[in-house]
Amino acid sequence: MKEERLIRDREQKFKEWLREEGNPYEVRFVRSSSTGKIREKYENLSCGEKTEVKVSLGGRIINRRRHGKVTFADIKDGEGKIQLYIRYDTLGEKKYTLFQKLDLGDIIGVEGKIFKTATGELTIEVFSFFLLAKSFRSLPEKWHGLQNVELRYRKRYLDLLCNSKVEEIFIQRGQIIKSIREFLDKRGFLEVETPVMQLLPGGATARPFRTYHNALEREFYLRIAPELYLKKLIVGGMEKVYELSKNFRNEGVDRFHNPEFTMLEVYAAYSNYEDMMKLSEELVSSVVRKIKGTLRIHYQKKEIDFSPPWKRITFEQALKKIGGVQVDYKNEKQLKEVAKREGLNIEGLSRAQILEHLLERKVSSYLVQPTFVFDYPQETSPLAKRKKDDPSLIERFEIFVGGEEIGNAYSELNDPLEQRERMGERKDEDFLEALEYGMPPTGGLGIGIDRLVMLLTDSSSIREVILFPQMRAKSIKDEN
RNA sequence: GGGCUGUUAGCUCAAUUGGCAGAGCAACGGACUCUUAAUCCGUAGGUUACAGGUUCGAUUCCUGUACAGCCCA
Repeated sequence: MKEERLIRDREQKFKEWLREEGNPYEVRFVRSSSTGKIREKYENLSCGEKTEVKVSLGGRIINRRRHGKVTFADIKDGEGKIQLYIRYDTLGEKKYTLFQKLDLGDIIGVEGKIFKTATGELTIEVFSFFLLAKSFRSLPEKWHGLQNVELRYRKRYLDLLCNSKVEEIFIQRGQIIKSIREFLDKRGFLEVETPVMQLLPGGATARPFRTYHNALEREFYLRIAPELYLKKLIVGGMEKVYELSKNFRNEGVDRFHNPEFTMLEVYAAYSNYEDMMKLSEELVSSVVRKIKGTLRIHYQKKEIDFSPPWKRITFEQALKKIGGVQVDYKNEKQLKEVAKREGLNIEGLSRAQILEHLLERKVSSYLVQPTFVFDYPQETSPLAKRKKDDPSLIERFEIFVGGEEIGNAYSELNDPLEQRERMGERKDEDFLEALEYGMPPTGGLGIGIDRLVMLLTDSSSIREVILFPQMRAKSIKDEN
């Protein structure tokens, strides 16, 4: 049936309801219970057992079975669903007929007595009910639900209503973030908030989003990372800080990338990247244990064991032993030849970018178990401290799990002179000035929260773990 | 950015080789006082994503566009 007609039918019913029962949106309805509480307390009634316990609860009608002068309906609230039993005998003709005018999807409040049917279903025998919100559109099909992936993302509320696994993912996401905070708070880290709107986008290499501040009459960037601000806090004497928030990168969208994504960054003064490895192991394994109850999980049919200590391998060894790439990466000419041979499009890429591409392409998919790849070539980050015994390398590591990178860390470069030089054209004077006041040796760590949630919820796409993933706008014509 | 696949009723899906576009759920009307994917009888609902092309005839073949999914870069 034409959608407009379905809506018009319901609008018609709503008008009748207004006339007979008044405006549902003005009804104040107080719940005395919920489906979860009722189940918890009364699930073990025996079949056919009736109680005199009166409850009021609210929910959305999701299913209905009409049998002439008796109707069963299921309502769903935030905790689950429960069956309603509506009798002509109990309600009388007027109210019983009124109940029949309700539609699937309507949100109602009911009052009734708890009992268990002969077939063993915990049920509320309704003696009064109120419409609280009309549903003018019909819900997706009750059995198959909403399958269309595009619609699931665009109309996540429908996805949540019909696909129970979806809510589970976001419950877990919330728990993961909460347990990260608990872990860091317990260790004396302070959660802080730094600017999302920045004059210079720093702390990573990525194209930023631009925006404009009218009163200040100037352009700003949405941050690609909070790093430089957090290090200013270290300069200011806040020795252990973290920020858990959105970053924005104006780049491609795929299974692992959403333009806005959630990142954890942690900084600890008087520590270095080895301390950060230990912290990463402890943080992630503690979160995994808390959420999954075990350190061995399954991700995309692979078993992953988060038990520390995790594997460690240098960048060079990883390329050589795992990726089978024999290259002296200080030799740019040779590097480019190898990269081309491996089928990489290296046009316009710096040596550092080629190296990182090689790692991603040839190595990462083999790193299923949690692994630290460490001691990166110096060019791969201007913000990391050089290794004392080999200045061509930096004290940096990345964390790989399930074949994907989920974290990045280093000993922060705190020599302002070297930092000025290494930043090159992308100098941030404000940040350099801060460093010039002196920053203690510091370890910094970033963990991609969305990727971590993917691992722990066995999701193959980042869009499954972001409530409203970014989608291309549909054309105006289609909207109407 | 490239390749492949998809888009049919509000939702979930069909449609031999190019030959009248169909079902289930939801909706509407009717029967039914312990059902639970209720059942039974009946009714209505379509610009087959959009724009072109080939053809007597296109959901089907071709081209382009939009959106999506997967793979690659």
